[in-house]
Amino acid sequence: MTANPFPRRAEPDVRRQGLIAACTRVLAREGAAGTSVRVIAREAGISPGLITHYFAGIDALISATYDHVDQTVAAAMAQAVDAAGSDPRARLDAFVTASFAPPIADRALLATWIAFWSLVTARPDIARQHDDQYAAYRARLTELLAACGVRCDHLRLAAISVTALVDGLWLELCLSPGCFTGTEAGVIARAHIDALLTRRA
Amino acid sequence: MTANPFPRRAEPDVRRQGLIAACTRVLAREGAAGTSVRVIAREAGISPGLITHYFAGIDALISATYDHVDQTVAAAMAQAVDAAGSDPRARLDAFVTASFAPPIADRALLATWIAFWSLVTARPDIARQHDDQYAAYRARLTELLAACGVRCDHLRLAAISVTALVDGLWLELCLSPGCFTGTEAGVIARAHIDALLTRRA
DNA sequence: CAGATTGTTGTACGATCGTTCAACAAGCTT
DNA sequence: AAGCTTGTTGAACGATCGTACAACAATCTG
Repeated sequence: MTANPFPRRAEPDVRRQGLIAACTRVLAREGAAGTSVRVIAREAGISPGLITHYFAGIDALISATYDHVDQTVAAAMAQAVDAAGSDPRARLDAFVTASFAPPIADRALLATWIAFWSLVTARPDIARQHDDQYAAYRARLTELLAACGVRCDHLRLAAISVTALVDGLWLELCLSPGCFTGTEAGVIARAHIDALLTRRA
Repeated sequence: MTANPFPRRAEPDVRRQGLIAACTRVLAREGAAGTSVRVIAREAGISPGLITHYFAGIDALISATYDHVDQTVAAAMAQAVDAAGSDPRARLDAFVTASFAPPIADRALLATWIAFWSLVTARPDIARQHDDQYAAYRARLTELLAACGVRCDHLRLAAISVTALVDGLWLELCLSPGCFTGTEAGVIARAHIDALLTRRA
């Protein structure tokens, strides 16, 4: 009855997703330095050789993991924005507030990001992947800001500004969780947006 | 004439500084992943075994490098602040503006920071070092903000806010230099401080 | 029930990792 | 000048890295 012609031991996509999930867990638990083929394979409950079979190499797996995490984040943000209704300001607030709560504010996510940043310096292709993903992030934020009535000629710097503030807060929140709370981060970000919007009016 | 009783091949402090400088250069050029004992030793023009002689291990060298870079940054910032004169607002502006110009906004610095962040997850002692250095950074910023008249009960969140914004801008400026300029980052940061100060008055 | 096909295993390989240590060399003391 | 102290070397070690590949097992075809 199944349409798949080769449903052997495990569906290829299921394996790939399983490997990505295992890679994410290892990245979170061991950090970028402790993430190796053997550790990931043990975490996924498979043989080390199978990783090379499904991915071109360990770098390709980490790249795919980054891509998957990025998509997960984007989806969670989009859902938070949609759940906020139709009021532009409420949607913008939901976007930044979601950044400081699970599953976004999470050490596992930070570990994945750091593992990637550490590759940006040496590998141009990964630098490009970072540029693309960040541009997409800013584009989504730009839409939300435009809907709130930010003037066109202020839009670019406004998006850069909010992105930087949210990122800085998110980074510190993950690195030093005891310093301030996610709620306080939300208060700071919304106050910054208040100032942005009133300056325009 | 020299007071040092054992000025053999090279002064111990000179060697240590040389190793730290070599480690900084390798970190910037190769990234955290490509930084090894042998590469650092070749960069410093010495034998691999000497590193273990001067530092407890490669981790201790990286830790010392982080510490040195942090002190260099703090010194550069302090100099920029002092050069701004005695006006509190001018001193605060100088602090944030210096963050987006050489030698602060530099890929080498970013690589060092990332190398350290990647160790925070797995090693509690390095997590503590990060917490301490960030607390010191916020303390210096808190002083500057207090001198500008920020109310006591707003001081903590104000410092966290400015720190996060400056860090976020600095991070993106180093990771994707083509996205916006250091001058634009300065404009954004000073506008944010404007909003902070006028809200208080 | 063969035979073909393919997911999966586990070992083996070469490279590189951080660290150790016996031997050497350079400077100080006597 | 001889002897001692100590910075420095470079080879060697065991561990671990990413990858390749022959053998095995499980499924599908006919």
